[in-house]
Amino acid sequence: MATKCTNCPLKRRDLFTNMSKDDLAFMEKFKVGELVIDPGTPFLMEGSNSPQLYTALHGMGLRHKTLSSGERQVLNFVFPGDFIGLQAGVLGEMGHSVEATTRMTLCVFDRSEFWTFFKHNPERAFDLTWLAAVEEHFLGDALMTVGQRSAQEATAWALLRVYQRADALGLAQGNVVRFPFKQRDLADALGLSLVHMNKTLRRIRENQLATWSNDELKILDLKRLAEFADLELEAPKKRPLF
Amino acid sequence: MATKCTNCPLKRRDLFTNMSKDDLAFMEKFKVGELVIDPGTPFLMEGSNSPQLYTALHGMGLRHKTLSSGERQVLNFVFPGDFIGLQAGVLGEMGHSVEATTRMTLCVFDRSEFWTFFKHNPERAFDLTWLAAVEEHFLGDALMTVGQRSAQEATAWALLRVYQRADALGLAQGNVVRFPFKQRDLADALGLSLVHMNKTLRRIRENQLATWSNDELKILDLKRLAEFADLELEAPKKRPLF
DNA sequence: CGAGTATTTGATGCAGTTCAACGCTCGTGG
DNA sequence: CCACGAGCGTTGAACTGCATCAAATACTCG
Repeated sequence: MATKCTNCPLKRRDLFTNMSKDDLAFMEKFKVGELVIDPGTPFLMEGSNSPQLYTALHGMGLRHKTLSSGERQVLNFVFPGDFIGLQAGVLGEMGHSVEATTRMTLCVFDRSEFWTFFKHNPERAFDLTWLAAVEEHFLGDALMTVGQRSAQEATAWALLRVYQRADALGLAQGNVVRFPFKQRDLADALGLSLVHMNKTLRRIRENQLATWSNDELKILDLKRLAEFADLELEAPKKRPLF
Repeated sequence: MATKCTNCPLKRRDLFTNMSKDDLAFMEKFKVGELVIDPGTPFLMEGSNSPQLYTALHGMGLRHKTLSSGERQVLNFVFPGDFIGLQAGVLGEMGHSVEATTRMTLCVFDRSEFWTFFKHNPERAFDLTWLAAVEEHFLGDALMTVGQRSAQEATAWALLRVYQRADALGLAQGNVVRFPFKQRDLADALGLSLVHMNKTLRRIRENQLATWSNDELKILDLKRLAEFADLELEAPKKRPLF
């Protein structure tokens, strides 16, 4: 049997806002099960109208969309605690695909119950909108990065964001976080060719800013990396969990 | 005195879903006035915590953010009916700035009342989330464009999107729509230099795909333009008005 | 008419792409 | 236990789409 929300492993993470007992009970009714998927498996498809929505409990994944010519754009990386499928829930159609890159376990909700949130639990409805707004905020940043920053700046920005997100989740061990992706994934996220991604990572390594190999990202000089990326270091804000 | 929602000029546009009498009355209490601003005036600033939220009634504008180095990324163009300030309303801080490019009139709401939506009017709360999801969807598209499409494809994509949006609003006169922006604006939206934007527009003109001058965008060959942009032509979906 | 802003065009340079090849690590099967 | 191939990372060389530089031509408005 799936874990109850009361015992949700994410609930203990400092990053997330606390949920009232009532809300927890409410969420439990909403949860229909847990899903474990293997690396490389897509579980939401662009254009699909999925009956299920998810919250990532363990593991990592990525959101992407593909041009008919085959070019892939990675929109974002999926971390534990991320809510997946908002577009399907609200618009009835996903604008991008989502797939697991590590083994993942997902908390599964039923889309048909979506509306009851808004009807019966305004706090939770607000939280959903909050999450949508955060995603919009992030995509704006990403767009600015791909549009205006150089390959090195963009890469520095991306590595830093990854570190910050993982750190906020309590997943960092000192200056090291797990980042189980391929150079191809990051290249597709930043609109760079694989070859140039590789060369850019080398320069960042040579500049003693950060290293990334064997799925491990190590930040060597946070401050210089941040300056370089033109990114301000700020304390992570608490976010609601779904 | 400002127009009542009952007489809102946008309400008559086919694009928007109909609002019940009750909802209209509800919105009227929420509305605190109308604001008319001159071209070139910014009215929401990145990082600010605006006490006001807006819906564009007339005119056009753009959302953008700026790197400390001065590079500007245009995130989106603002059309009549667009809701502006969701991030301020939900997150308490805007992730981008918004400014008028033509004279605009805005319907003004009070942010402090925001929460009452979720509490007392779940339909309207859902609509808000719907809008947030649509924005997320669009930004994903834009990111893919800037990241993966060539300058010509990206430009074709952008011109087509602009035409589609204006057409859906009933603002098109045949194959012509008003598009009161500078080449610099579109360049900053697509991550291109001004010079290259100009040269790209020339090629699109020479290929008899579209022309854009004097704030007027004319689509010459919709089908070929769409193929070229790798964009599917689809009927616009009705959207809620705020 | 003159000053400021926007568009246009040509020339030159470079950041990033594309092509090609090699090495490393692992899992698989003989 | 080794041979083999597939996937990923790495590196060099050649090429090009787009940026940058520079300057001329319209357009707008006091």
